[in-house]
Amino acid sequence: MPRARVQASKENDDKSPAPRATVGLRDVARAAGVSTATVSRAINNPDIVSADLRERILSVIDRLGWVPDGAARALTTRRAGVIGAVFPTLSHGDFARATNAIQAELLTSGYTLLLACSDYDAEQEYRQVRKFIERGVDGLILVGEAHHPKLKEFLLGRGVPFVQTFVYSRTTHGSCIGPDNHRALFNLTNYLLDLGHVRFAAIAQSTENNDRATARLNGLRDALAERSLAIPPEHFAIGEWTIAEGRALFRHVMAGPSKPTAVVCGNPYLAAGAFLESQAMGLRVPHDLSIVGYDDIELLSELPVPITTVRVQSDQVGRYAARFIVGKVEGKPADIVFECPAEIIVRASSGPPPRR
Amino acid sequence: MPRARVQASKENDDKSPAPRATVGLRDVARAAGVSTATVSRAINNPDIVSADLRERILSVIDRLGWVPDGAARALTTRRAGVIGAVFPTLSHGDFARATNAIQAELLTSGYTLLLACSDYDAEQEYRQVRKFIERGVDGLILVGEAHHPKLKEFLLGRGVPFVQTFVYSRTTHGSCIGPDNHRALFNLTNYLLDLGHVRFAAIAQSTENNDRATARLNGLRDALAERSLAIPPEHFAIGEWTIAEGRALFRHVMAGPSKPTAVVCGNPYLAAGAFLESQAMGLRVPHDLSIVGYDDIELLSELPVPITTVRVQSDQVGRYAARFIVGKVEGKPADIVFECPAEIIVRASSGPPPRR
DNA sequence: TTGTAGGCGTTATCAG
DNA sequence: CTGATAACGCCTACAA
Repeated sequence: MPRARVQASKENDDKSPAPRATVGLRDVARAAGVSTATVSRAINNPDIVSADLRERILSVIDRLGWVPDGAARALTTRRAGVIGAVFPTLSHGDFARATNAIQAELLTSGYTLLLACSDYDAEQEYRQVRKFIERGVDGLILVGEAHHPKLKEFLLGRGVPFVQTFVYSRTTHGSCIGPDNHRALFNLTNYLLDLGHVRFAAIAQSTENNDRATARLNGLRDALAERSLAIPPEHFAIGEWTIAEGRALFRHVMAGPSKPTAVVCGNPYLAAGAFLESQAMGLRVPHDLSIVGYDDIELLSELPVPITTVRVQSDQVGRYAARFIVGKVEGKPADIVFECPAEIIVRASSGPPPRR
Repeated sequence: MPRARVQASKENDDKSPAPRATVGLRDVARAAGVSTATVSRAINNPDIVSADLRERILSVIDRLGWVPDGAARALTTRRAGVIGAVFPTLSHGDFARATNAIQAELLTSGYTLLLACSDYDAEQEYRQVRKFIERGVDGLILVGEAHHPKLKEFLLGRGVPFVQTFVYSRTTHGSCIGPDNHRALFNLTNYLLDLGHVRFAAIAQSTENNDRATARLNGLRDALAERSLAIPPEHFAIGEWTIAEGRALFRHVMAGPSKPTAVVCGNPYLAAGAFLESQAMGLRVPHDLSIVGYDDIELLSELPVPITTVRVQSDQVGRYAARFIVGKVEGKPADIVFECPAEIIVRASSGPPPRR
């Protein structure tokens, strides 16, 4: 099917081409009796158009219901007004909160959010990023500092700015915004050590393709190692992000003859599960054992025994990341490495170990 | 600053324009010794290009690291490969789950997801939708059936397909996918009525700008009305989506001299809060009173007394919505009205009212 | 301050 | 099966 315009120029010979399906800038211009350039200026640079013209144009736009075509604009402008974010998943609370914050922040700057998931897979993250670049995103928000080997090269090569979130590392290449995961668990562990604990258990999500979880686990191990302690294999369990899993793993690490006095959980759902199972088993927290989590969701503070945890303000991470990437897109040159606080929230679930 | 191309054509007189910053289709074509049309076909319609040419082109693309420009493609194609979704919020579990599912589903069809929030505000929803249209989305996923008065007209006028999710209504204009909110609570209430309850309390989120919550509340009221019952004002409380609020409101509705025997909660967080507070108050659930929720998050089944609730598979809603909208974009004409099951999950938190 | 005209990077028509 | 070329809708350097 030939395009409407072509068809038209074959049938009538000169002006008044057959009406196109959708109104465009030219239609507005014609209706307002000005040039397309003036219409364009009236919306992108209102100040340099005389007041009456501007007004007339605006009213015509409104009457015709014209909506500028982003693709065409992006093509000439080389800017789409879109920021992409690739998260490992969207169903975990922290990323959902960050997404919310990013969205809100971008809104105030006139950008929109393109969203994708990597499912904790570097390959897929890379693929998503490539697709985003094709879509013309102006900047990217990523999670973590471990990516596909080609990723950074690709981004750098095309000059697309990006931030890495939920990590803080002085050694990484590029900007990052987030907590120091290693230090967070290092400090949390020292808090427990200072309380007198020596027998630790850990229940955590998989560290595969998750540099943040890996860093936290290392923080835990390093703190223990400094006091010549370690977690025995039977007190170490890996699972998913669910309460049910927390229950099962808690039962598992409590099954042996030697019981831990402190159980460190890698995320708030595991922590809640561990706690609920401890109650079901008739244990008294923190008298019989301490349970601590990571990340502060509301549930942890509302359980019958509120759970000690590490608070990372995921919305702050998101907000700052969005703000930074917009700044970068609009010309601010500097990279930044911003550390978000990872605060230990001490609640009733942690205390000295039981005397034997 | 004049563009590279312009500059070039002033300095050299004929071919070999100054190298552009980014490689384009023409560069690939030149390097492969074919026309741009052939390169275009090689990637969009590989079958109609001879095998050896195709292979040569592909290798050149790879070598030059060319990434097609989505804006340019969208401009000629009139299709962006992008679906927009506007949710009231992203931090509630159900929308987060739906987002996740939508994203995953779109991925398999080669589309990407543009995401925005309306903050439960019709005006803002409308604004976001307009922005999405400017960005060139091919289809839209909305929530609910109550929108800005101009919204549907706008969408219909531009021929942009959309689905309304989390609602099921035969009377609405357009497609919708979701549970029948009214019937869900109607049934749940009847379940409690059949158990023998007559004194009800309700704890719910605000129904302002939330047609789903409104429908559910009406379902509850209608079921009661059929048995000539109603919820007295002192047993009705409105709050947010938090456990803490659930606690406070539970305490509130239990404060008067006449206690309810069944507390119906509008969302799972309120339900969890109500339950936790009931425990703190020393009440026995379901012996002293029944507590039921809406929406099934994992927590409800893991509490010491698992909570009866209504299960809506939010990911199913998302997946189907995505699938439908993609179909529509690609030419399937029919509208649909798909009802997702809203299943009552009976757990230990509900039982007969106490005998007096 | 406003108009003219060319180009942004692809796709698609039409001829070879 | 392949190549030349005109759109796609808007922006902007340049001229008036």
